[in-house]
Amino acid sequence: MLLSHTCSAQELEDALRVLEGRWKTLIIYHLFTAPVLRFSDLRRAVEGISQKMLIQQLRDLEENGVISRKVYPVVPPKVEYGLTKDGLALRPVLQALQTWAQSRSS
Amino acid sequence: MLLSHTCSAQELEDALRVLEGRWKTLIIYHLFTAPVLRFSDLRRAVEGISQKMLIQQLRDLEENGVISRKVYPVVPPKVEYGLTKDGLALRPVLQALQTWAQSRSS
DNA sequence: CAGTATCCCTCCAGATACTG
DNA sequence: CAGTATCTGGAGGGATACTG
Repeated sequence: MLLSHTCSAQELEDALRVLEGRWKTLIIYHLFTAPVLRFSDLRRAVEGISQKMLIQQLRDLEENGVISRKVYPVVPPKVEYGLTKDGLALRPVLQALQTWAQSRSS
Repeated sequence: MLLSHTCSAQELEDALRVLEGRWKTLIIYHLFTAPVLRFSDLRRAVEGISQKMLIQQLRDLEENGVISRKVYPVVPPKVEYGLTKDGLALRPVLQALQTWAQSRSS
């Protein structure tokens, strides 16, 4: 028994669904390196993502309580995205992934 | 700066690609709870996966050096899957995910 | 038991154009 | 700037049948 079974496969599956897809974890990563990013900032940061995919993934993450969206009623429009408390709690996951990524690229 | 930048987004992206999809992380999870599993064991463990998807994901993971495949030349056939050293190195990732999954389900 | 081989189809990613 | 709307091809993935 290498992992505790206090967490069921079902719980893990639910958590994985929140992060599923090619983009979500990368978006979260960039929100860790800079705590607040505007839509256009994210487009530049997440290389290769289309406008449509970005807004779609952002909406998903927001719905799942991982990121927050703050709209400033100004012209031109200004919207800032940041991590929620739940999103910030993902830091150990991202750090573990980084460590793994480095260990296998060497 | 909340995460170290010794790891580029590119490295992270490569690592994420290895784990991408609905099934791979779950397969790895089950190989952590039981260090060695046969094909039919995995089919039972990973609920809802089809034979085709299972073999496809297993091949992907094997190609990326995360799992190993051992064939016993017996009748009926016997094939065992397990984690490689690289796969075992994913334990902190899985553990962090578990912790997160539990914290948000509560 | 542990796969292959097909057929089929949905749905999502990507490109493009447009808007408040 | 921060989106929405629409079209499209192709991958993802299910069902079924077959095999060493």
